[in-house]
Formats: sequence, C-alpha cells, structure tokens
Amino acid sequence: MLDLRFIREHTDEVREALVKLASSAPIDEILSLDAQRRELLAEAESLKHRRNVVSKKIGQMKEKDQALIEEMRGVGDRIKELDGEISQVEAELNDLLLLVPNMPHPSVPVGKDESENVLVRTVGEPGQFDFEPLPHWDLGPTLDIIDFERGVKISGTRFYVLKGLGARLQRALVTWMIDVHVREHGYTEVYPPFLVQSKCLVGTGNLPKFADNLYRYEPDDLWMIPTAEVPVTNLHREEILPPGSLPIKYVSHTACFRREQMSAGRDTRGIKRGHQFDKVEMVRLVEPETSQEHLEELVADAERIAELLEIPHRVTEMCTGDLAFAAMKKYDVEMWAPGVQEWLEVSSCSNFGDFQARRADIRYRPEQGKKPRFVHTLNGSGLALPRVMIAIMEYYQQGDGSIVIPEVLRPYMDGLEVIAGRA
RNA sequence: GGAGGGAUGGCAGAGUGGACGAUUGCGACGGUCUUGAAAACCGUAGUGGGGGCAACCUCACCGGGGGUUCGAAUCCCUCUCCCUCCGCCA
Repeated sequence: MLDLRFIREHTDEVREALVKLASSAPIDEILSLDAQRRELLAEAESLKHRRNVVSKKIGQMKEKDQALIEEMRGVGDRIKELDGEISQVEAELNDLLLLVPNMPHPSVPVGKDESENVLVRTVGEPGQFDFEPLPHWDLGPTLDIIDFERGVKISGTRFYVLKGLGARLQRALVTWMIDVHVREHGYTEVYPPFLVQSKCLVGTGNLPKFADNLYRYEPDDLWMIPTAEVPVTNLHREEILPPGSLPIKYVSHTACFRREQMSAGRDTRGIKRGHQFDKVEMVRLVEPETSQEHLEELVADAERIAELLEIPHRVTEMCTGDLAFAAMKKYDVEMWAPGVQEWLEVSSCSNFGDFQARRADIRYRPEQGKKPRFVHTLNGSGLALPRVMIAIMEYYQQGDGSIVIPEVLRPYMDGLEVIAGRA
C-alpha cells in the first residue's frame, strides 16, 4: 500500500502513475477521507486533552465539583461520538488504500500490455532437432510418468498425477534447486504453513483484490497459499528487525494452489497451468537503498538454475501495463520448450519496494536508537516445477521417445541417465 | 474436546480506580575514571497518529475488541494466544 502522506503530498505523481498502469484507483475519495479524518482527529484530541487535565484536577479536589463532573460527562459523550466517526472514516480509507496499486519504478518501460514487455537477454540457442519434438502431454503418458486421466478422475479438470520417474524427477529438481540456492546463493531454507489467515494475503497484496483466484476454507479463515511468497514474506509481519539483520534471504518449497478462474480456457492441456503445483520460491527482505541490486541478483539466481540445466532461457521485463498489482519492477525468466514451441515462464522476479512491508508492517531498525523503517521485499520463483519439468522433458527428448536426465540431476536420481520406456 | 492458571517496556518482574507511560533488576547506548578493558559512578533511552519550518506541543497504546467511570494497567464482558493437567491422535 502507498503511504497516505505520499499520496497527499505527491498527488500529481500518483495520478500520472495510475494512468500508466491503466488503474482507476479512487484517489479523490482517498484524499477527501484523509482530510475528513484529520479534522475529526483535531477536535477529538483537543477534547481529550481537556478531559485529561480536568480529570487530574478532580482527582486532587477534596470536595468534588458536581457541576464540573456533569460537564465532563458531556465531553466524554462527545469524544465517544467523534471516536466512532474517526474509526469509520479510517476503515473506509483503509479499504480504499488497499485497492491502490504500487507505483512503478522510474526505470520500468511504459507500455499498454504484455505485447510491449521488453526482451532483456536470451541465453543459449533453441536447439535443433533432427526429428519433430513432441509436446510433454504426449511424452508423459507414453513413458508412464504423467497420468492425466486419473488426475481428472480424482480431482477434476486441471489436475494430474506424476508417477514413477516423473514424480522422482520433480523431487530431484526440488532438492537440487534448494541446494543450489542454499549453497551457492546463501539462502536459508524455510518450510512454512500451506494454509494462512487472510491478513497474510492482504500483506502480500493478493487480498482484497484477487480473492477469486484463491481457495479458501471460510469457517476457520484459512486460505490455501497461491505461492510460498505469502507465508514466507509474512514471517516477519508486525516485527521490527534489529540492526544488522538485513538482508534476509529465504528459499522455500511448497505446493501452490490457484483457482485459475481468471484464465479459464487458457493452457488447459498438459501440466503448464494446474490448480496445484509445486514451486521453489526465493524471498528477500532488504534495506530500501539496495533493493534494485537485489532484484538483479534474484533474477541471476533464477537464471542460474536454467544455466545449470543447460536449457536456453530468456529474461523479459514487464512494462507498466503488465506490471503486477504489488510490484514496482518485475522480470520474468522463460525457458524454451521445443515440444509446445513456447517460451515458458518459469520464474517471475519482483521488487515490491515498501508496498508489502507497509501492508504487513515489516520494519527494521537501521541502527541502535534510530527510528524503524519499512524494509523492501522481493521475491522470485527459483523455479516453478511443472514448467521446468516440461522444458526438461521436451528439450532433452530423443528420437526414440526417451528423455535424457540433465547431468546436474543425476546425483539426485541414483545416477540414472535416461528415462526410457515404462519404468 | 474438558478443567484450571496466565499475558505489563529488549528480557525478567512490581503495580488492584486519580501524582503511572508506568517501581526495580538485567541488558543496551552515551559519559566519568583507566594505557586499554572490567568494576564503580553519572546520564539517555518504546511505538504510532495529529499539529508546527523548527525547538516543541498534543493524543493513543500495559495481548486484541467492547463496557462502567469525571478519570482504567487496575473493575466488568468478550476474543485470541501461551502454560499445566485430563482425553484423543500421525
């Protein structure tokens, strides 16, 4: 969420940004509620001041002054009235504030939608095949490592089952990726709850705007996480981190659950877009001045996985029109999948600035005795499992329908080199 | 799930209606002393909101919310969490 004072003092700048984002956040309403709030506050506080002073005096009097007490009763009633109005105004104000998107970083290219995203770099060449590469939805069932029919039988559309070496490959990837991030990139591994309370989703920016895409168990106010970003970023909610604690770098493997209502009909084939998928996620909490450098590092950490797997990948930067609600700057990492002939988004790396930190109230103390400041938060996939699985299956497929296992994964699969035939 | 106990500043721990934003101890920070350190002594320190160029003024906060009262850390209601015992269970 944006700083109310910032909106008040840089109104034009905010309006300009909202145009670039194609957002229609209610700035005028916010400003008028803000003015209202401060007016009420001034009246209530001066009355409270009077009450404090007079009450103290009454306490010191031997003979209580009944007329004065009577008058103060009226003051107390008025205070109660004003406090009621204030909390109502504040609640409205807060509701509106939660709907305002983050301000894009000045370096973000202006554009109307995803067609104007910017290609930053491509690493590796989409390989040449001397045969027609098959999509994973053909390879998987043939090798008996993905079972689409039974997934649907159990849970309905957009669910699938990984089986045998398919399940094993995913498990190997998870362990290996976490090992890389922990050993080479200095992250701390975290295993968080998969069910969270709504305040956590408000903290990351998924609520209140994007409830449609979440699974929920209402009686207990628990929601299934759409990404590890939610529990991991909220780990330090309502905390003031002591001097020297930043940067904090977490890596976490969780299942992720998405209703995908908003993308009904898209990518229904294969394992690209399921209601449940696994992901390794990197989260950083950093000092504000350093967050842009951390974003570049984060992207490099994600790319490192693609490099080690020796699969071509590219990095794109989102333009203002395609920027996520909470992000001030965002890159995608995409891997080449020759079967579906598509660059697959395997990672999305964002700098949220202090947007999430304000919502979740995550602060740090720069130095002993100094005032607390909001941290900057970032996260990026490292990486999303199903799409990496697709890329591996399709990129490492051979003419005979078998799949070579990338070298880095072999130690995690008992040295196995090829997935061939029915295992 | 049942019964009982508890929640106060970084930590420990007082405070049961008015001079308490809060005794005290430890820890932290600054200083004196010392070649340096320790000890000792002196001093400083919470978070957020509103107003002001500023010095500063002011309001709120003793787990959360509500109530009683001229006045609440203190009394009442309610919720959450923690601890102990019992039950049940991977």
